[in-house]
Amino acid sequence: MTVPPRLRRPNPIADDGDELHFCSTCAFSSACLDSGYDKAQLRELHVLVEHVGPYKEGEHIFREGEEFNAIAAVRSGTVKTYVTDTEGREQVQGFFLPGEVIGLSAISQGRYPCNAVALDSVMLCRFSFPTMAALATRMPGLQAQLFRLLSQDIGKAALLAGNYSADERMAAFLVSLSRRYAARGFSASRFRLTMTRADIANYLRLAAESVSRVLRRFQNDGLIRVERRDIELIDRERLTALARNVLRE
Amino acid sequence: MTVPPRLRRPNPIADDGDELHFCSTCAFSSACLDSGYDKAQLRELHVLVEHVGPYKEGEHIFREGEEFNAIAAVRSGTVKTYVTDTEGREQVQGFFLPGEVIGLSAISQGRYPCNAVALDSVMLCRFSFPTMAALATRMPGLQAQLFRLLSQDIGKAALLAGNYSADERMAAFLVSLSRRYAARGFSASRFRLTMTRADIANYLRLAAESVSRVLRRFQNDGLIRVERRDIELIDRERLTALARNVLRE
DNA sequence: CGTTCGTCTTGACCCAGATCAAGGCGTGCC
DNA sequence: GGCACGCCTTGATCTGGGTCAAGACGAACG
Repeated sequence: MTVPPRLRRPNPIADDGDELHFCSTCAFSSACLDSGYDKAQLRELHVLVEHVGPYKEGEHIFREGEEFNAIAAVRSGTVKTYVTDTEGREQVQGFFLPGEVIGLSAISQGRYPCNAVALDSVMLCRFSFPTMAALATRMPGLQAQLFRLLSQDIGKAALLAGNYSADERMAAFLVSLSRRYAARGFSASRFRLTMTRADIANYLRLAAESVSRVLRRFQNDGLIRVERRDIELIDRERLTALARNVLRE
Repeated sequence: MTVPPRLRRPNPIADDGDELHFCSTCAFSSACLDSGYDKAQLRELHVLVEHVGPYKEGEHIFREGEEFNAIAAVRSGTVKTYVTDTEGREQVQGFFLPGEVIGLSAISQGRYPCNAVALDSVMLCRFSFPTMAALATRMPGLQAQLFRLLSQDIGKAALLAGNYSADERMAAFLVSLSRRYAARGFSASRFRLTMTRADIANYLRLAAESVSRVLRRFQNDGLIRVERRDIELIDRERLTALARNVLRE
């Protein structure tokens, strides 16, 4: 994992005698706070976190084949992961929003199996994985959380694998973004698409032109309002209905 | 996880004074043996394994929504996992051969997120997950192996998600089966397709007719020889070349 | 302020693979 | 044996979304 030299600092601990605080992203993604650790343990947990960034648009966080040393939670911004095939064509694997964790698929190989790039200005909470695994042997709550995170991603990866129409994929994509933003306290109905149409298309296994056409049609049908990268979900009801097969509900 | 009452027994321990043995499937999938445990630890590891089966063709091992209690390694036979959408259409998620582990995606939810059914006569090594997680806190090697297994599956799930042609998908499917059989000591070039054409098609997001046609064409081109469910890979070279984008190599 | 470049849209056409239809072929059961 | 039912194959046709081509629109920059 590449770290911009301009900002690399340990997670600042607010140690005011009685309490230690994690930033909300660390807390959210590692769920450390839920498990009732004592102060010594909290201090240990703190040292494995490092706040890094900002990565600016287009800057890589890690590249395929690099040695795996850390997973990271997104604090702000959007990260795209992708691979390139033998003909140099890009395949987008996922978009990671604030609170979401990148790098998990690297554990099994010891190397990152894909590239991760910032789509806008990105701040990360970086967790040294060897340290984390070592701590996990003494903190069952942390181990359980790691198992959960890993297992979750297996399920997520299976979603877009299905045999769905362009409309279903697009609806699922929008509903998913909406929910994920909402989970972190952002608006569920208005947000910015931080990725290009080409990225969306590639992720959904469509052509960029199809993305454009589907969005246009969704707007004509009163499902959404879209202007360049700003989008508003108007009829969440019907969008969710369209997405239900993809999202499995 | 449903266990056929006719056969449910603890992993028989060959405790001949000095050594404990795992069945090769347990050893292979849990990698317990690699980690230099002492005898007391090995005994603990043994009790979390249970050999169950046979499940006969069509019999379910677990169903979507059931409470998660165990992961399992396939000892013999083939397991298919699938989900059903709102219109009752099946979506095949994967096929699991001897040595492979089912149930990992259930960890995050505490419930199985899909159905698992035996495609032929299936024997399993069943690992109680709560017990395993508890042991893992004391056995770093076991924890690491669990992390590896989980992380591996994230990568696997991403494979068939890509934007590939029917030929590429089919070639990748055959090469993947071949390698997975070879890894467990079976022939890499001749094996039996234990699933129907419809299952293969569904898994590869094709129509059954397309599977039939592609296999036929592969045979005419001298890549394979296929007769009903028996298949022989003739030109592994060219098949692998066809599959290289899907398999990422 | 105009130029440029990347991004996005829109239309026309095309094709891989789906769907529909019609058997063939093994296997198990009466 | 012969009947029936899955499973598989093969051919004919159709279509969702890809591809190609041609701009439109904005943001960044001189």
